[in-house]
Amino acid sequence: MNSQTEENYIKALFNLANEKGEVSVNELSKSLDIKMPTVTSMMKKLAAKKLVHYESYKPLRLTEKGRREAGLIIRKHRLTEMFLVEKMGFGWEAVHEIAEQVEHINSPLFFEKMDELLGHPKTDPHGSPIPDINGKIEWLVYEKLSACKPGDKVRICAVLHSSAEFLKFLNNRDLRLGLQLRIKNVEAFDGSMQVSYGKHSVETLSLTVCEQLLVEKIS
Amino acid sequence: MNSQTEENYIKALFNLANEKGEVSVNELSKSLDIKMPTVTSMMKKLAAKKLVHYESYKPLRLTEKGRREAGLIIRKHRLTEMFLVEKMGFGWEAVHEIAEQVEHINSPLFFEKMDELLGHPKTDPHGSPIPDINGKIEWLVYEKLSACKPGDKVRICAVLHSSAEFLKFLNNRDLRLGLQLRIKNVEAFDGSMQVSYGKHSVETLSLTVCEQLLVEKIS
DNA sequence: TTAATTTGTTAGATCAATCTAATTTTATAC
DNA sequence: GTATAAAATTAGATTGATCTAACAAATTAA
Ligand SMILES: [Mn+2]
Ligand SMILES: [Mn+2]
Ligand SMILES: [Mn+2]
Ligand SMILES: [Mn+2]
Repeated sequence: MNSQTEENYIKALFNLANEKGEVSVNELSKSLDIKMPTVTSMMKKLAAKKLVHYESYKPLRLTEKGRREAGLIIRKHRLTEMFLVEKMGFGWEAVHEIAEQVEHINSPLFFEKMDELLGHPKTDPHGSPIPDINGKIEWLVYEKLSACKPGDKVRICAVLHSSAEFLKFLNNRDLRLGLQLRIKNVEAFDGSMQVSYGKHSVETLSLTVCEQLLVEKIS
Repeated sequence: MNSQTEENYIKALFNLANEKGEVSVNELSKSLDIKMPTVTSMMKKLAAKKLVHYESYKPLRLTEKGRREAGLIIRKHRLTEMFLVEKMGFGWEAVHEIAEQVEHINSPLFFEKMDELLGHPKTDPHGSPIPDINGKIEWLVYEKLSACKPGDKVRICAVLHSSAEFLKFLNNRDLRLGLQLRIKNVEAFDGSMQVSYGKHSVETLSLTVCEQLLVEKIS
């Protein structure tokens, strides 16, 4: 069994690898807010457990086993978030912190029951894919709203990062997953967009916001 | 904040104090399966945090603050067990192990949501009282089935200890909380009882079993 | 009431997870 | 291509939670 601490390292490494390719000790250190020497020594320990490939001064890589373990933790995290939203009535902005703790619970039955009660969901409340029982993730390819053009009609499918502040910002504007947007205009100057949706006939979204919203075009 | 380890000591101390009055280092040590010197040093730490009264060679006692903390952990434990049974479909024999982990989650909202969804239950699936939001327990006074006499009609209200084996034994005989029993006979020789209930016209229960079942008489 | 047993404490070691300070290696800038 | 800066490692200390061995106090038995 891996400790809660080890699990958090593995998960952070997995997430960084997926968004940036190679992962340096420095990046992992910043991401976990743990000093570099501590990270180095943990990497050696995880290497001894065959969860990471570690060589001095080389980028960090998870082994196949490491990726599987990471996937299983992320599965527990995302099932929990979905359960909290769908079965317990939490808002999508409130679930990450709780899931960060619940993901470490050791009880396959507990999470399989969640999965079953939820009807085997494919994504979490933020649109991120839920890994399967073997820790495998089926990556969904969406584009950023910021990459779309005036006249496009799109559906919001996921948020790139899910900080409570950002999600509350979206709540305040009735922006949520599944919503259809029409892009009316893109400001060349700062990349901000005018969009319309639901009862909102014109709403301006900054480039920062548009880069965090993942969408798919609809015919 | 108290660590998970500290929480487990406080809870064990609380439970032992309630069933045996005074608690010795030796008993706490056995109950937690942790060696006595470790327990002694943890007691000193908890004393520094004003959670236990500690004096060398004297029995261990929780402070008022310690009892409150213990009550709050037990509240989380029992709400979790109730939630697992009522909202997730687990059997009463399967929930203790999971609750043992979930009780350490730090999220008042999470547990208040459980409480609300459950309609503010007064007891857990084993009939034990759920402490209130201040950690206070309202003790219910039941008698042991073993203290009843032939002719008595009683209702099963709680089980004294809830090991999975004992609960599965009860499952196998359709014995569950709320069930009404009629005592047909008590064997003077070994204290075993013949009882009838539901579709079971005669079932024999050993003294050991009768001492674990808490009942109330019905008119 | 002394001796034996049980209970509890002290001392000192180990392991996990963290840190700071010093050093080394790699990358970047001039 | 050296000098400077950034990144990574090594060394050594700290804290929490545990252990064993040795010793001391309290209880029980003879
Ligand atoms: Mn999350
Ligand atoms: Mn976590
Ligand atoms: Mn329990
Ligand atoms: Mn516990």
